[in-house]
Amino acid sequence: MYLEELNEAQKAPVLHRDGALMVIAGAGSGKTRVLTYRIAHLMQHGVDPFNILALTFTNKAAREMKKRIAELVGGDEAKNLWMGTFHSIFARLLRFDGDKLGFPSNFTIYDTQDSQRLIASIIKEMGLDKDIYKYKQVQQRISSFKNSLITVKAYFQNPELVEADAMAKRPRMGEIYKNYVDRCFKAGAMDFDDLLLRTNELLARFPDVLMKYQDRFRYILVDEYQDTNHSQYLIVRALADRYQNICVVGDDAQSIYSFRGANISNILNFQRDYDQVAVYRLEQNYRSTKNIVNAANSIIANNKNQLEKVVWTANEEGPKIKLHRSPTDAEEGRFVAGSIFENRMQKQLPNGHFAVLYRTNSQSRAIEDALRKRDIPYRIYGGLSFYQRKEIKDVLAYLRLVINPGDEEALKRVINYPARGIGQATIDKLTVAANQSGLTIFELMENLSSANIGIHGGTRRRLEDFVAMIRSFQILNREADAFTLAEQVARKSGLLMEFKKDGTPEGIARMENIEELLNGIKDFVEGQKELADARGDLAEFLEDVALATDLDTDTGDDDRVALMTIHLAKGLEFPYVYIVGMEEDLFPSAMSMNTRSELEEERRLFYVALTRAEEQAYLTYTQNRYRWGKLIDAEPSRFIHEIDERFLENLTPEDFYRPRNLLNAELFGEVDKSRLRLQKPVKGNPPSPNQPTENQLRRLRKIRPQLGDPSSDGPTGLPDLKEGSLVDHSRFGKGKVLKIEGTGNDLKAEIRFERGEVKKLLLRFARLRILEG
DNA sequence: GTCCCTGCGGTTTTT
DNA sequence: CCGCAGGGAC
Repeated sequence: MYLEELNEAQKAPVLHRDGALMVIAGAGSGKTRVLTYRIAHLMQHGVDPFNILALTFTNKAAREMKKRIAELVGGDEAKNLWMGTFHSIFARLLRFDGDKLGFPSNFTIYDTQDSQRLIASIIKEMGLDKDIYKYKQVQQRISSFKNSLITVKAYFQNPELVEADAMAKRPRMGEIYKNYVDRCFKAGAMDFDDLLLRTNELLARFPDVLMKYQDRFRYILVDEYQDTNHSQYLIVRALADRYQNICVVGDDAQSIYSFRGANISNILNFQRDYDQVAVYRLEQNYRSTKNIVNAANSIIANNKNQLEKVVWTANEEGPKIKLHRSPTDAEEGRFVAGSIFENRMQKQLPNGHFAVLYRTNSQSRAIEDALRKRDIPYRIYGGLSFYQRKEIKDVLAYLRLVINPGDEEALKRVINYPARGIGQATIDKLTVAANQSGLTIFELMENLSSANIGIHGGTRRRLEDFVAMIRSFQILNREADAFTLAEQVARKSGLLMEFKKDGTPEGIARMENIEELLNGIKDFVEGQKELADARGDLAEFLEDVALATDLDTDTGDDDRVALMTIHLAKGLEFPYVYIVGMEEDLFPSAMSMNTRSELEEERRLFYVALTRAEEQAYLTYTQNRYRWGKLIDAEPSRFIHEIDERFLENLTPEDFYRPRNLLNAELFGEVDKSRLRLQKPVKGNPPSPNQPTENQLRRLRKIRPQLGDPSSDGPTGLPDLKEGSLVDHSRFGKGKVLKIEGTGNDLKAEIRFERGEVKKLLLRFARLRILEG
């Protein structure tokens, strides 16, 4: 019986059947277990899975929970559960009922970049000063409006908001907002925030729709409730209003998403929102050692604003948290890599037991370099994910256009890429005409002869060709599966050719990425055949992609060290955790030290980071760090001092003197000299005309990495390679030279890289470093 | 219309 | 340090 796998505290919320309940779950206290068992329990006691809605924070969490439930109650039953992220569940709902709001069922989901490009375009069209109306800031502001459910109408009715923008010298913010919303609507597109905002609108305006979903979702469960924003909060309230069978699980100490509108008061006020709320506390931590749990408690005690709870553990004491200081970030990377290497050897652990966590994505570089040098396999999560790469977004834009030709951002992205003679002037003409006529750009292009907007001759023909190409894809989409279509798109659009013809390793890499995407689509198509509720078409693939996170694509079948931001690590656990960059201005971030609440959120973030560790946590910081290509001084983070010393062990002896300034650091060999040569000239001392500017130098280095690089070999500018040499390539890693051929600029090397692939590289382009030979 | 150069901004975190 | 938008030259 599965109830036996729960402790008393966990059992209570699982057995509590109807009504509102809140579970305050400390880190590592088994809240996922409570959620899954509660759902399983409901199903075993007669609740139809069709009537259960479970909202999770990531798709991965949903998938894993579903799998676990399937093991408990059987796969056929579990299949009918509504389980997923807010965004994916309500996107699905809007595909059904969004037509009532005037959206097509095949609406596009704009990602942040699409939104920003559209806003930039609107600002330009309105003739506004782009230095005052910065498109990113405007986008963020609009996003925060939407998260607070402030519609365009509500904005204009709120004198405070209008006033605030006028004061900030941006009196036309409201107009931009309105234009943005109109343009999205016309394009049949919703941004991330719309998926929630429009759901609210739908439920508010159409009582019959609300009733339908209230009746369907009789039992609602929300994970990570502390990270819901106002918009999400209202959806949950509306849906739960009828049956009030709502269970929220969360931990106020782990609220780390206020920057995207998460409102910690949602969980703090839950008891006021529903009648007779039962509150359960899970305080026993099963994940971490005493040292880690106690250290984490000593940190979070510095926060004033929190729900009362005491996290404790019966686990063993464990080793102390180790603290290490390095002269520079490169050195920090070396320490982490070396430490992982040693721990792995001594204790015979797999790579997957280690994680390196950082505050900002940019910190991954130094860690990566060090791990690569030690031959430690790793995987980076987040950052520039696969689906955000330019070439991938290009292919996807064509596919989006096939599904929804109104998708303006997709159209603008690819109408002249690869170049086909359609320039900015033409696109501007089309945009203006589209704004005036109420037609989409694509519709206009379909009727160019009657449109009379001053596009003639060759340009008109090229536009017509483009329309014809998209149409041919649409026809293909009706007959063939998503993979066949995508393959045709990659070929016939000329994208594959575009990358093939440049022949540089970068171009080759892009081609390979497109191939990888095609493989992904193939997998998707195959996989769809097994799933009951799947539509299995291209539109669904695009939706998955739009809402996928990097974490979701992790198959977890290869054994690698995990590198990710702390935000991304929430909900995960690892035996060994390295928290790097424990420095003032970095963690806590310089942007978050203005108010107490911001600082408290940083502190919660640190709490999250530390509580990911099961057995051993390391904290590292540096004395100097490269930021924007410049070496800057760093101070240890205040958070280090907030940990009770009893739980800390300093690995950097006090008398272990390391020079703080650059000159000494250089003497000690801590600094990569090639970086020094490219230091930006001091202000007021511009480079003389004969000297290349830094920018020019950079470009030269791109083509000929040897230039200005003291480690390069000889005046020929080409590395002195022999057959059998061991080399390190910036992208492909280590490899062995099999063959050298050609002369001069055509000098090529055939290299077998570690991963087994053999590549022929033009030495003129290849960024190679000779390791041996 | 295309190509190439320059200057600027970004590094807080994400669906 | 990097990528990208915008401007100037052809």
